[in-house]
Amino acid sequence: MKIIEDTSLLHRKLIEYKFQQIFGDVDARPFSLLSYKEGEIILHEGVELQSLLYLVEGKIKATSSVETGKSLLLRFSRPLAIIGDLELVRHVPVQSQITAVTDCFCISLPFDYIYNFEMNNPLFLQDLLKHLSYKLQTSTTASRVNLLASVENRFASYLLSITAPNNEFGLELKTTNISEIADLLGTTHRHLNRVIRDLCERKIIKKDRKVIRILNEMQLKELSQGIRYE
Amino acid sequence: MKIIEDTSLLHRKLIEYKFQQIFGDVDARPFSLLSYKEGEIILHEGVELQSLLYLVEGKIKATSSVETGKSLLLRFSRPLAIIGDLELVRHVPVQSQITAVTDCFCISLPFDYIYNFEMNNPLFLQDLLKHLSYKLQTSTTASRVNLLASVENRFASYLLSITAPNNEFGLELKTTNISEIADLLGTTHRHLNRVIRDLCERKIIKKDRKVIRILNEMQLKELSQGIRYE
DNA sequence: AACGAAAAAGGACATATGTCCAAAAGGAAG
DNA sequence: CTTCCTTTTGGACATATGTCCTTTTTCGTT
Repeated sequence: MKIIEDTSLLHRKLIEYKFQQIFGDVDARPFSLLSYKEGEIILHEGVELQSLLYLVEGKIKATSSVETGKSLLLRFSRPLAIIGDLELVRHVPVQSQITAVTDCFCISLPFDYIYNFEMNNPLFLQDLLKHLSYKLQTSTTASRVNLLASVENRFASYLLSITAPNNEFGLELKTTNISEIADLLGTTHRHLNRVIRDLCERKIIKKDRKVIRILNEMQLKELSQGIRYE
Repeated sequence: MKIIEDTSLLHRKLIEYKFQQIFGDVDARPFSLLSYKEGEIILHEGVELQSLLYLVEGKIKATSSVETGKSLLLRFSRPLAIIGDLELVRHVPVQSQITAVTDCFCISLPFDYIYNFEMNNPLFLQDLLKHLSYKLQTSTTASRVNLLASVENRFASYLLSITAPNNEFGLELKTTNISEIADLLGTTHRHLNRVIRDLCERKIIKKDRKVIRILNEMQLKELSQGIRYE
């Protein structure tokens, strides 16, 4: 994480996402601009959060881990997303790990400031409500579908969520690590391998070395059954 | 559903749950008191909701159904719970079916009134935030655990959630219908039967006719692995 | 009590997924 | 090029769960 002192960039982002509609005079508020590198962990589970974060550029993923060390994918998010809303309201430690999937910028606003000056601001509270209820809605859908969806279904969704939609070679991604993806999907690397081989045989994806390429996006979408991790 | 004209009961409930702390002069607000019979469906999925409901007595369950007709258990709730918060904020149809598990009383407050007079009331908004974030937190936990928990684990949790904690014969319940429970847990009646037989053989529960009795609550709790549907 | 429909239980087999481990493939260092 | 270590892949088998269908039980009605 790096604190960016570039006031003009901060300003542009505040304007782009219409912060003044919620906060009024944005110059009088203690906003900071933070940058995170691809792959960097933005929030570790269990720590006490001090600031609310607004994702204003890049893509993040939220995961939740279990005792066994496994972690499960909860969702991907893009701007404008709020990180730490639940923690702000419930006064609990960070509930899910947030990782930068691409390089990211976040605007932070200290909890202290919020507790003192924004908890009576209806526009701010309404905005939080919108984001929280959206998360609840998607989480409910995911929860329901996950119980019925196979690893193949979930992997298809994962692929569609993770791949850059603007890739000239067709959709492709560098697999970080099969085991890690398996964990995210709540399965084992052994089984994920089986699924991948099967999808390759069916010409839906192609795998060379560490690169997976999507050959048939149509079929992949069917497999994903409308499950969306974002 | 029956509208209860008993003003004094309504008043007692408003006081018991400290509505005046949020709404000020409760007499000036269009609250109504509604009663639902055990087993009655309080909200059907997909309908447009007109009022926010506060559960002030009884126990409800929230389920979410899929195309196939199956429905999955999301959670049980007791007073003071809010029904319709997500729908109020997101302006969407009812997202999950709400069923009265026991006889229930709800206090209703029309959306129209809320949109006109309460959306700038910070106390009201903060209260909504608390309930929504609580639901999000539990939903996230459930989502995570569900992916890792077996039907046996989930059934154990279900039993603990559904049984009256104050039963002198030890915990017991009349099974409504094995198939229905199976649906709620996202499995088949065939498999649930296997699980039940297995638990009986291990002397953890006992089944006569349509009554399941918990013999070893301790072991059942271990099996439930801290999953809670409430 | 006898009968028949509906609900519940369970047998047989199929599929999805997990566990354990060994073989194969890369890749860094000498 | 060889060696050694790590990562990836996959074989063999076990377990959880699903599907289909038959048998058994329950329960209302005659």
